[in-house]
Amino acid sequence: MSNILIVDDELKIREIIKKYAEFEGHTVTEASGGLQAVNICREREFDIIILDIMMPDLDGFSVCREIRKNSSTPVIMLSARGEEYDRIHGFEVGVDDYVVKPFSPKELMMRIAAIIKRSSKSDSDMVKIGGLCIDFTGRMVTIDGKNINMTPKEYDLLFYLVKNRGIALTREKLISNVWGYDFYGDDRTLDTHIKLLRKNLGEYSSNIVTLRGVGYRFEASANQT
Amino acid sequence: MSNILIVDDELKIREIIKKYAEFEGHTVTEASGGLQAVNICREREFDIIILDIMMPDLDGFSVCREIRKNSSTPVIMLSARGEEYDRIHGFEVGVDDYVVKPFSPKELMMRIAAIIKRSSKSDSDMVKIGGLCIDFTGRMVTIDGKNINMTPKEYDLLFYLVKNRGIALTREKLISNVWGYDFYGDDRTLDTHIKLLRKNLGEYSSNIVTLRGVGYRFEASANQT
DNA sequence: CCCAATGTGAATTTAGTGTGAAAACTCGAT
DNA sequence: ATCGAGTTTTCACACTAAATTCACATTGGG
Repeated sequence: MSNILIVDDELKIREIIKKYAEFEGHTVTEASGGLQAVNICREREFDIIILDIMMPDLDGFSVCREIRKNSSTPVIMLSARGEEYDRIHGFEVGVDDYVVKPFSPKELMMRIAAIIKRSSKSDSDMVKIGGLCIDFTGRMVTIDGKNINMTPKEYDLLFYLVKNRGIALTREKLISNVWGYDFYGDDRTLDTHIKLLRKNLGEYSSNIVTLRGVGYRFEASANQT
Repeated sequence: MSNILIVDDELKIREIIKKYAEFEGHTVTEASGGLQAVNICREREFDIIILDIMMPDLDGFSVCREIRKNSSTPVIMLSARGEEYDRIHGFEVGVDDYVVKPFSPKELMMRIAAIIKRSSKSDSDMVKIGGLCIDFTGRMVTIDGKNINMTPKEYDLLFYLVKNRGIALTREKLISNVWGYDFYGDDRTLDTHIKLLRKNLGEYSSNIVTLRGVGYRFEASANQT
């Protein structure tokens, strides 16, 4: 269902959360410390991050602040009882929710479900792949909330690729659907636009997979380079 | 953005809400008890009131009932876990929403935003984007309170753009909706009116985004130049 | 290693939009 | 009727972003 990152120095806590989360159908990645968490987040996107406050190397707030620099992934903080005051620090780093330890795993799962539900907007026609978001009604593309400037052809090409994500598309099919069946032009035109599109997609450029001798396929899932 | 009254006997809860709310741009007033809240409400109006149920002097329901005697300000109740029964009670006194403690600050903020949006929508037919305000009933446009003189066509065009803000509008769609389906005129007519409209919108001119090869889109959010 | 397929940068061409000025139209006041 | 201020439309042209081409580099499979 969702990709969850659990960050806690206590193995037992991680195991409990992992067990429950996997039971709910989520995919879990673990980090035993703050620094490790920051490094993992630089490499890949998660749908939700569960973050302990008290950790020996780097505390939860610092981790959250670091993550927020290039991602808006929801964060749930785990605080030990009595650390009430810490809640106040959360606002400036953009914490989404708190759960006080010792917590009920079921409650945590419910909060995860609530956050996932609210972050997946269903009011307009759009596709999200990690931090990449294609809004069809607005003809708009954003990466981690930042607007990406797309030329008409780039957008049309991306649109067709994404609409048929996970499916192998021949060059002929792409050309006739994006340019029109009557397009007669250079062979390199498609490559060039794929190139431009990849450049624009930045970290998501590798989601456009080249199928040698065939064409291209848009990878449906977020990439974990 | 809005004036919020927070009523809770716990200082920490008030502090958390205040921090988050001020971060969102709201102005916050605090009351540490029910009686104080009632007194403050007699003196001034708020856009929204966040009200704890359990308070030593006067409980949330009584406060709400008292406030409702001469105001229809939206109220969000904070209830402790397990106080399910109170929900039913709440509807009788005119509560707008509930948040169960311990709550997610972000969720509370979203509910505040939802209520503000809802109440501002119903009482007057207007759209605000930053300092730009389009009053449909009055057919009036203001920027930072200053009246903007609009020619009929300019207004009609802006009206259609704003009504469909966030949506990519083709030139054809714009033409047929603003001029009429049977308009047969120069290609440059639309551009010219977009030009005039942009000139009139001043700092908000960039909210009309050109979608090359397609048309235009009105950006829903305020721009930060 | 070879070769066909794909990637790339730069140059060129094309197409779409912005703009100013002038013409044409509207409509109320004289 | 006529005027005239304000408004709308047209048009020629400027501008520039975008599409395409092409020569050459790179890659990956047999």
